[in-house]
Amino acid sequence: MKLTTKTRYGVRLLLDLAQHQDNGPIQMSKISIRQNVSVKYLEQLVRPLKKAKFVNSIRGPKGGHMLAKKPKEITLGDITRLFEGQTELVDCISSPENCPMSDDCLIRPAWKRATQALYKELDSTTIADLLENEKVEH
Amino acid sequence: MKLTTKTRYGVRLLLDLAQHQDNGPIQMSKISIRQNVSVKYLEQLVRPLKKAKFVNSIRGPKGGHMLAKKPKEITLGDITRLFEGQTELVDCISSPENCPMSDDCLIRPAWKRATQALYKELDSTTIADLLENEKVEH
DNA sequence: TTATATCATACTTAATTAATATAGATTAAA
DNA sequence: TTTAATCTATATTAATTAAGTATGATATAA
Repeated sequence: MKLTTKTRYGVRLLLDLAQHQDNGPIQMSKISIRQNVSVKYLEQLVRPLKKAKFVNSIRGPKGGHMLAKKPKEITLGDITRLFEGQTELVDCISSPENCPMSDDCLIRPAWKRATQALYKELDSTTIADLLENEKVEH
Repeated sequence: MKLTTKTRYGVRLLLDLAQHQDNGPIQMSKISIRQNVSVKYLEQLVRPLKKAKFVNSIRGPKGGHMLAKKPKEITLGDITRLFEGQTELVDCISSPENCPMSDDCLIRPAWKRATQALYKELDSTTIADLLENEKVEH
């Protein structure tokens, strides 16, 4: 019942890019220091983010990463679905064939409603929403 | 992001007891067959359920288990909190000291709201609600 | 051409989960 | 008194997943 670090760090990565989006391409080494996550692990996270078109990258010296979408167009639901292997609370919601009882299971619909309640909240929160609470520094 | 089998089977166990509560004490062996879970595993589950006063047991021959509360007084939230080690989506909600950044973390409040949305739904669903959709048999 | 940075797999380690096994002690109906 | 059943507690195993590391290839600005 807890999120993987991939999801948590993935959000941090995108939020970091959003916070520095006016500074040109952001290097992994910078994000690594600010977010306290190894460059190698960040590289693993950015790949799916690129594939899903949340991030663009530029190679070579002075290269780095940038948001490919506006912060308000990226939700926590998007990121969670991208990184969590199974997004439902129980397997039988998306794969009823895995449970012989699922057809007349009295519990399954309840787990489904709970999953939906969770994602309704996650889908309604964007990176832009998170940024709004940022303290203005210096 | 998925529930442990303990939570899932724990709900099944309670639901089974609710379905057969007019038949006197229910033996683990019966539940084991109906729910397709080993007796030994059910024994592991019933211990915390007894401790939390959801279940009463009677020893000896013709002994077994019964609900200690009414089905409408047991929620999925109760059972989930009992069996899931960590009930929050991220550790830092209940243990902010585990993350040096939690004080001014922009993301933490969002994970907290999502967790609350999930449990609001789980807390509003009782064993009695699940029973309502039961098909009348024979 | 050199240094910087991303890109792509593979591998390793650690932790957790799920379940079974073991070895009894206790209780109470028949 | 026998037997059915729960109760207690720990240990073990097997499988899976999560988390992170390692290695090296590729691209490009200077």
